[in-house]
Amino acid sequence: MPAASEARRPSPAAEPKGKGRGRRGTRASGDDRERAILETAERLLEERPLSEISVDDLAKGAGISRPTFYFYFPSKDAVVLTIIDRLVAAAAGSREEALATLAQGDPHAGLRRGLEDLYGAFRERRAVVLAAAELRTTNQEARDLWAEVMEGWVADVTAVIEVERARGAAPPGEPARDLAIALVQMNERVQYATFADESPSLADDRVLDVLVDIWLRAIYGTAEPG
Amino acid sequence: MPAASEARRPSPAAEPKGKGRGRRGTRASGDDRERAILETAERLLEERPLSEISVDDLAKGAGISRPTFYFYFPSKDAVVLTIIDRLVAAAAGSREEALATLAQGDPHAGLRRGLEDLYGAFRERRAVVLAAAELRTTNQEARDLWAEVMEGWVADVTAVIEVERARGAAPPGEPARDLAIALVQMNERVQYATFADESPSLADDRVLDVLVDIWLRAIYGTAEPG
DNA sequence: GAACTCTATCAACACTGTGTCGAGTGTGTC
DNA sequence: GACACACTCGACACAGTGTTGATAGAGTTC
Repeated sequence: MPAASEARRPSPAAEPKGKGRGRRGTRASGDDRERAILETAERLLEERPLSEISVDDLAKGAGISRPTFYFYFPSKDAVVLTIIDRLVAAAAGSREEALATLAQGDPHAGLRRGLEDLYGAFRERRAVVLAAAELRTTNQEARDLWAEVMEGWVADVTAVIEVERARGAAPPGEPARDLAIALVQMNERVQYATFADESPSLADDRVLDVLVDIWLRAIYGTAEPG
Repeated sequence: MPAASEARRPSPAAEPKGKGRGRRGTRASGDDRERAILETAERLLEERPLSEISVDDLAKGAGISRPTFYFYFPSKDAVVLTIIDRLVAAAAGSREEALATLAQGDPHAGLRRGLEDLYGAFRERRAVVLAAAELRTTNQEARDLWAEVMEGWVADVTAVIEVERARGAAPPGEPARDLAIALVQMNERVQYATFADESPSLADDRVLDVLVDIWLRAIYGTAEPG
């Protein structure tokens, strides 16, 4: 059985050459293939679940043989982790923005804007979100990456709740972090169900209304915070 | 690739013999092996994830060869589905009881009792819950089974919310079913995270307090319903 | 322009796991 | 004692993963 941690950076030389980690010089053909593999993976994930995509599919899609695939990535999982990294980076952008909106003024509007941005960012990459969930069940690195992301959101939400309580806008109640964990996990699950079109799931255009309603009631004790 | 639907009933004769579906007569040795396979699966699932358990492991554990395993079950997934069936049946018991408690009297206490029973039933079989989640990502039958379970809970909770609104105990708000979906999915996710000991997750003894608090606020608009 | 290096490529291999086939072996029954 | 039937497993075919080793070509370097 392979060791727990696999490198997902496709850099051919195992350790960073020299000290910097800049891109390779003029040499380009390798980068092209790398990109072709990533694009093939994203395309195939729109069509079918990760478990039904083989290394051979990725190689064929990128116009190379299976062994050549292993020159660029150590495994199929590494490809998907690279794709998830990008999603996470994009989502981090939305988060910054959302926090800023929330900080000044009306919590209802701010919260809705925040959840909206995040939902939008994920919906745009539905296939990647579903693949991430699938990978998490078998891959420790995927679990760690997702845990890090969740921790970030929980920390943000915890801070928001504490600020609102301190300024008297929100009543005291369960520990802010506990509340934040449950709310963030609810969002994850509800959004996933909608993306996967599960059997009980919210319609796409109902997700935000319902989530915002529950967040406001959980934090402020009412849907119309003062 | 195998067809979508696999039988999980281990009965050797493909179709139910005669018309009833009673157990086989005096013949016993087969049933023993079947039970041994199921017990081995449950035991191994306490030790490691489903993806790291092979058909050979199950066969060895039950003291038979791999081909013989296939005499009893069509696949590893079928074994796990049988185990999940049992969990679901046990959980259905808790649900009946919980609804009864809820029907007469204090919603706070009733709701807490209900969520408590369910949480307890699942925590007792943590390993099976985790295996079910893993299986759901690759197995359509597992998805269908789980969807059915979720639909049942959502229907119950929807009914409770509607009754509470009709009798004026709960204020109007988002459609009852939408609210129910989000709350039930929140519970699933929060409980899973705690069972899996994920990085942001609620401590075992915090789960119920936090979930009940959010449910009450979401349904009644306050944590102290009248 | 011969030797040397470094990226890139793939046929062939070794291995793990799944599921099937067909040839058994024992036990009970008519 | 022969027929059926439940049960068992060695041997096979197949799909997928990851590795090895040989090689091709492009770009220095002297």
